[in-house]
Amino acid sequence: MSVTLKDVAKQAGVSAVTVSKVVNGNDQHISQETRAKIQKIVKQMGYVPNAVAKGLKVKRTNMLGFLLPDISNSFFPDVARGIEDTAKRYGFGVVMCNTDDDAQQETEQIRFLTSRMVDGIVFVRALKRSNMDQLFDSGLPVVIVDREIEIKNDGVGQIFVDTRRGIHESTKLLIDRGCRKIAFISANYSAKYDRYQGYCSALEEAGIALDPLRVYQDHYDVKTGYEGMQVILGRSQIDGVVCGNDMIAVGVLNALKERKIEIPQQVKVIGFDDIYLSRYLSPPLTTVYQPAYQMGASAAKMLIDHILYGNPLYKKSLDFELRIRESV
Amino acid sequence: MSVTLKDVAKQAGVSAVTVSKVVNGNDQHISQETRAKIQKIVKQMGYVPNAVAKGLKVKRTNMLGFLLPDISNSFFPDVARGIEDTAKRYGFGVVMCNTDDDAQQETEQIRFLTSRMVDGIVFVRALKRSNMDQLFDSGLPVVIVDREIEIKNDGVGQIFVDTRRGIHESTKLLIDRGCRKIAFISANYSAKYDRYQGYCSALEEAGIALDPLRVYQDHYDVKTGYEGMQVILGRSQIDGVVCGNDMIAVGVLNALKERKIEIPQQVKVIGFDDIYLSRYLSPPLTTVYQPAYQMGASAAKMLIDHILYGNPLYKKSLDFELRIRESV
DNA sequence: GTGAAAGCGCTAACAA
DNA sequence: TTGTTAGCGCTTTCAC
Repeated sequence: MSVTLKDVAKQAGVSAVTVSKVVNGNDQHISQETRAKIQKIVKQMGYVPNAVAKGLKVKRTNMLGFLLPDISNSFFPDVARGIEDTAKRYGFGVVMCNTDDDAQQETEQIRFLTSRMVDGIVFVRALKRSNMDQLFDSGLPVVIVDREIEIKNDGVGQIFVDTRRGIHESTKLLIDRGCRKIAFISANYSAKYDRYQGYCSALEEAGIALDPLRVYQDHYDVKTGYEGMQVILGRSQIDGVVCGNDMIAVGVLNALKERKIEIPQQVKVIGFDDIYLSRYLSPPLTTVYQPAYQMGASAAKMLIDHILYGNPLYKKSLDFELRIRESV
Repeated sequence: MSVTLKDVAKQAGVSAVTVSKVVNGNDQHISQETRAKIQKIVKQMGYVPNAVAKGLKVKRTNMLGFLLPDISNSFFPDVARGIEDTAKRYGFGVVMCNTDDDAQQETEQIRFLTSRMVDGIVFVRALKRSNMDQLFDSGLPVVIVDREIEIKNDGVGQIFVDTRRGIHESTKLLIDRGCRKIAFISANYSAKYDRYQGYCSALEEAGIALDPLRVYQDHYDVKTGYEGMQVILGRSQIDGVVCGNDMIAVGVLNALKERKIEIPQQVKVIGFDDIYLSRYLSPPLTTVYQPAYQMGASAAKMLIDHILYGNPLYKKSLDFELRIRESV
């Protein structure tokens, strides 16, 4: 078994409390002599404080939960790094919980994290509406990332990108480049200010009529892009495609290439996220960058500032950025 | 504050011990009546056992550490999912720790995980040799994944793919397709049975002389592929490229396209890993599939079987698989 | 069948 | 400046 506070105390001929104080830097009232002796013995014995015991005692485990749909979706690993890097700077750890966009798994994972006494949760909600009030009302600090939600409970933080505006911009770019018959392929995720709204508003602004035959919504994956493109090409003419994320754009690119449709000459394509590989596709994908790492980092920072110093949680919008490459 | 065992006990008019027994299913000697009453109250009060307290008491936290270089590297998210899915099936959680291939961070993270009393660690070692004996000798169960290591300590499990043989096969494929001037681009990672060995042995087997001018080793990333290809093209003629992973292959593809070299007509390219996007590159990348998810799942399973039932740790090799697409 | 006692490793509050 | 007491929420042993 590993070395405990008591072991150190005994070895040093002092009480456990004194050792605790020294180890935690509440040194002010400890004699230089005692402190030095304890520090020496701590090092000698290789004492590492037991964070579990400490957590139980002080009711703070220095652990964050990261609740997300699926870490293998290319957007989230960067978010995860943002969270972990920030957390570790404050001595916090991160336990990762995938939900597969499933409400029930979400509930179970929340229960799991609660039983683990995590001090807060960074939360990317599942696509389908789930029972989040249970979480929000529990008093456990939560910061929502990425997928915007309207929340009554304002004891919940939020870090997001204005995707509606982002898609408005991406649609507008296609329009500016001469597209008039613009398709929209995205996930089927209904929120008030969703990507779809941005697409509509940009068309409207340009006086282009919305054609439902050019709209396809399913999931944020390659399959949706590929199949959506097939479907739309089968029933409508197009000269541009606005994609809800880059995975969808990959599917679109492939469907177009399969039909020998030239990009961007015949059809222009724009994605969303700017995942790492987007710049290496052919043609390199024009897209809207979302600061994934930064989102994770900001969320973790907000959460920890709240946990440690009681700073209030808040809502913050991060900037997106048009990344123009050769697909438009 | 949340509901505790005591609260339930008081409400039920029994002792905490009895509640504990019921909650944990050590029911055998509890009357049907008491059991039913307790179960009802548990539900009623929404009691969730405190896993931290339990962990401290029984010295098992039901937590695994996942120590890896960088979750944003496209190979690892799948491994992570494999670990998490398996872990959760056994009621275990996963705390993710990135090391950035840095020995010092590795050491710190191990310390962190130890202080958290994780029951075991799934470990992808840093590229540079680090001080792992500290970890292996600590008695904490460890299963190494992906990057093979020669270990004296045999209290350490290992799940790996025979990358040497994998690269031998991939090199051989190029040879079979008529390549004779084959470049090799990979990370600069020296282990006895490394990818480089596989490249050499395949050449040798075919009676092709090894030309150091066609070898470039740096990192497992796009940049290495891109720059490596430039360098090699600047000093040698080639008709094929064997890549250490798919990220490198992406860089290679781009460097070749930039020079208007046709793939696969003039130069054939083969990758390693089969990351999700490889099939969507142009041309779709031929590569060697590594069962990332399976590796994570097997590692977690081995670890948990060891923790829970004392099953010994072992070494296991998983099969790779040639995935032939259009880049050869 | 059930519960009392003890203690996991730690720290807050208070006492000396 | 240091130590004693008590207890975080739980389970193990053993007595009843």
